[in-house]
Amino acid sequence: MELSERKKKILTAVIDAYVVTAEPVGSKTVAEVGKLDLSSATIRNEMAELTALGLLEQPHTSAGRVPSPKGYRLYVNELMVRQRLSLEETDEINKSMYRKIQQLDKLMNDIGRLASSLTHYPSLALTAPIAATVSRFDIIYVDPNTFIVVALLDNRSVHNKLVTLPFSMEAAMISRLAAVFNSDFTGITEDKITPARIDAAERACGDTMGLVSVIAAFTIETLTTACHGEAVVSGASHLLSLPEFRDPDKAHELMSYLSDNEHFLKLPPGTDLGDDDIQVLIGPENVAEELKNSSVVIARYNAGDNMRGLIGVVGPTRMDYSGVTAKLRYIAAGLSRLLGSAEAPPGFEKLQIKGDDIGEQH
Amino acid sequence: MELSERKKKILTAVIDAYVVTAEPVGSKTVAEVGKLDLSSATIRNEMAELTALGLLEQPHTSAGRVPSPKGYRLYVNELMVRQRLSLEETDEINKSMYRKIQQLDKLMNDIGRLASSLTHYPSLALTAPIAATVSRFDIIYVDPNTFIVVALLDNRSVHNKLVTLPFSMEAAMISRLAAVFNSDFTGITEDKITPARIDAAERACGDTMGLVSVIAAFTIETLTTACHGEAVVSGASHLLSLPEFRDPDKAHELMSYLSDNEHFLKLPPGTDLGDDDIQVLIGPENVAEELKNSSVVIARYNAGDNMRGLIGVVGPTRMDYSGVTAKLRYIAAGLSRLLGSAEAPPGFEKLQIKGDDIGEQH
DNA sequence: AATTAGCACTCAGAGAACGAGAGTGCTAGT
DNA sequence: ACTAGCACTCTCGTTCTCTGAGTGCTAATT
Repeated sequence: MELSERKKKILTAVIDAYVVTAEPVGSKTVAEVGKLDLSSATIRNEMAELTALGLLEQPHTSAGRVPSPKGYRLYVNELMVRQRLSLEETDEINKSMYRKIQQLDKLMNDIGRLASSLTHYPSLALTAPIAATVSRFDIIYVDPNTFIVVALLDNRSVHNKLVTLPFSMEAAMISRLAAVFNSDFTGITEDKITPARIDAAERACGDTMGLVSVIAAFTIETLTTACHGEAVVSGASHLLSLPEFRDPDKAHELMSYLSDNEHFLKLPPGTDLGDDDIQVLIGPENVAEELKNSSVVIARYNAGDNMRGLIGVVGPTRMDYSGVTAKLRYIAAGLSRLLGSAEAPPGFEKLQIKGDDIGEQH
Repeated sequence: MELSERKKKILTAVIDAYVVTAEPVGSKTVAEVGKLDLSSATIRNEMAELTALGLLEQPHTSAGRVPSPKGYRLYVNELMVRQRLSLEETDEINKSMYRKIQQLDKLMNDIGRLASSLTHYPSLALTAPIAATVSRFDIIYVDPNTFIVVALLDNRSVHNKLVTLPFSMEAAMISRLAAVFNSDFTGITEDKITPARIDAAERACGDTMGLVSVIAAFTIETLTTACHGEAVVSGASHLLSLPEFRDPDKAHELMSYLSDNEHFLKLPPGTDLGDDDIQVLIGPENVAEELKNSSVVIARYNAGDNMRGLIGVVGPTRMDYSGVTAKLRYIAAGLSRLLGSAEAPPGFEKLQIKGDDIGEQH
C-alpha cells in the first residue's frame, strides 16, 4: 500500500521533531514545522490513520505521537533524504583519518573513537575474520639463547615473537628451521598445522629440543588471532546523555552488553548489507534482546581481500539516521580507500614526509 | 590525637555497614553489628564525638552517620584489617593471568578486565613510560619492492614494519642499511635521532631514495610509542549498578572522564606509592575534579627495568578497601612475577606445552 | 468532499499535604 | 559510666488534586 504524499510529509515531520526533542509530537507541532498549510485538525485525522497503519504510536491516549519501528523503517527506506556532509565535517573526518593511519593496530580504536565523537553515540569498529596464511618466515639469530621469529602473512601484516631458550643452540639450527618452515608451513591455514606436520618438521630439522613446537605454536597463535576479527566499542558514555537512558537500569543493561564486545564478532556473517554498503537495524529488528529498544547502523568497509570490516554506531531508535548514515558512509569509504590502495599501503610517502617533518623540527 | 579503642571499633562498624548498604548508619545498627556490648545511647554519644572530630558526617539531622573522607582515611591507614583472599579468588586470578599471558599487547586489556570483574568496579591498567632504545635492527628482503624492518628493543619487545616501495631496489642496499642502522641507531633514545644523524646515514649507505628516512621514522615512531605508556579503562559499566551513580548526570560525568584515558597517563609520575606498592586516594584527595567524590586504588607492578605500570580501580568512596587492595596487590604481584622473570619470558615452557596440547587435540 | 473550528474528554505529571518511621540529642535514673 | 525514655526533627513514600497538552468527534464552512 502506498502512502499519500501528505501522509509521508506528516510522518517525516513527526520523525524529524521527535528526533530532536524525544517528546511525543502533537498535531499542532506538526502543523507548525511540517510546512503543510493545514490545520491541526486535519493533521490529527491523518495522524490517526498513520497510527492505525502502525507507523506511529501513542504512549497514552492524551499524548502526541511517537514513530514506531515500522515508521522509522519506512522513513529510512523511502523518505529520508540522503544528507550531504558539510565541508567542516568531511574535513574533520579526513584529518582524523589521515593522522593516525600509520599504526594499523591502533587504527580500529581511532576510527571507533572518531565515529563516536562525530555522532555522539557509542560506536563499534570491527574487522571481519579472514582466513590467513603465512607467506614467509624469517628467523633472526640474536644470541645462543635467543632468536626472533618473523612471519609475514598473506594479508601483508607482519608478526613476530622473541624466543628465549633455557639452553643454547648453534646458529646453523636457525637456518634449518627457517628453511623447513618456509617450505612446509607457508600458504597453509591454521587448521592444517597438524601434529603430524610438526613431527615431520622436527625430524627434518633434527630438532630434539622442541624448537619446532615453539615456532609452530607461535604460527598457530598468529594465524588464529589474525583470523579472529576484532571488535572495539568506544564512547559508550555518550548513552548517558540521552533521555532514553536516564533510567540507570536501562543504561546499565545496554552498556554491559556493549562492554562485552564478543557479541559483535558474530555480527558480520549474519548481516547481509545488500547493495548499499550500509545497513540500519531498527529496534526489534535486532536479534539481541538488549538491543530491541535501540538501533544499530553499520557500514562496511572493504579494503581488498586483505581487510574487511564494519564500522557502526548504537543509539536509541530515535536517531538521526540521515546524518549518521552519511557520516558512517563517508568514514567507511575513506577507510576502504586508505587501506585498499595496496600498492602504497600504510604510508610510504607519508612516512617519508614524516621523516622530513622531523628533520625540520629538530 | 589517638582515638579510644571503642571509638575505633565504632568507626569501623559504621564503615563496614555503610560499605554494604550505602545507607546512613544509625546507632542501633552499630550496636547490633559492632559486637560491642553497649546500648545505642552510649554509641550515639560516641558517634556524636566522632562527628565532631570530622570522621563521620550526617546527611541531615535525623539521619544516621556516613563516614567522611577523613574517616575512610583513618580506616585505611590504621583500622583496616589486611584481608586474605580466599583460595577460590586466588585461583581465579591465577588462571586468568596465566591463560592470556602470551600476547603481551593484549595483556593490559585482559588484566584490566580481570581487575574489573573481580572488584566490580571500573579498572584502569597502565604501563609507565620508560625510555627505550633499539638494541638491534634486522632488515628482511622480501622482493625488490618490499622489505621488513625488525627492531629489537632493549626492553625485549620486538617491533616491525613492512615497507613497500614504489620503485625497486637491489638486495645489497638492504645489508648496507642494516649495517648502518645497527651501528648508528642502536642504544640511542628517540631524541638522539637527529636530521644530522639521518643525513650521515644516508651518505653512508649511498641512499638517494629516502629509505633511511623511512626506517628512521619507523624507529622514532616505535621508540615513542614504546615510551609512551598506555592506559586502558575497562568495565566502566559497573558504575551504573552502584547506588551513588543512579543519578545519570553523575554517572555521565565520571564515565566520560574515564573514557578519555589520556588523563591517567599523567598519573604515575605524580603519585608516590611510598613503601607499600599500593595507594589509596580517597574522594577529595584526588586532584581531578571529576574524582572528588570517588576513590581510586592503585597498585604498582614492577617487572624489572623493562616494564612498570599501575593497575587500579575507580569506585565510590564507599568501597571495600580491604578487599580491593588485597585483590589488586595480588594481581600486581602476579604481574611482577610473571613479567619480571626475564629469563623465562612470555612463556617458553608454556608455549611448548601448548604445542603438545594442540598435538593431542588433533 | 475536504477542511476547519469548537468542544468535551482523557490522562501524565507536577505539586501540596500528610503520616509513618528512623534516628537524633538530651535528661534523668540506675 | 552507662542506659532507658522521650520529645523532636526530618526524609521518604503515599495520596490527592489540579493543570494543561493533546485527542477524537461533531458540526460548520469552503
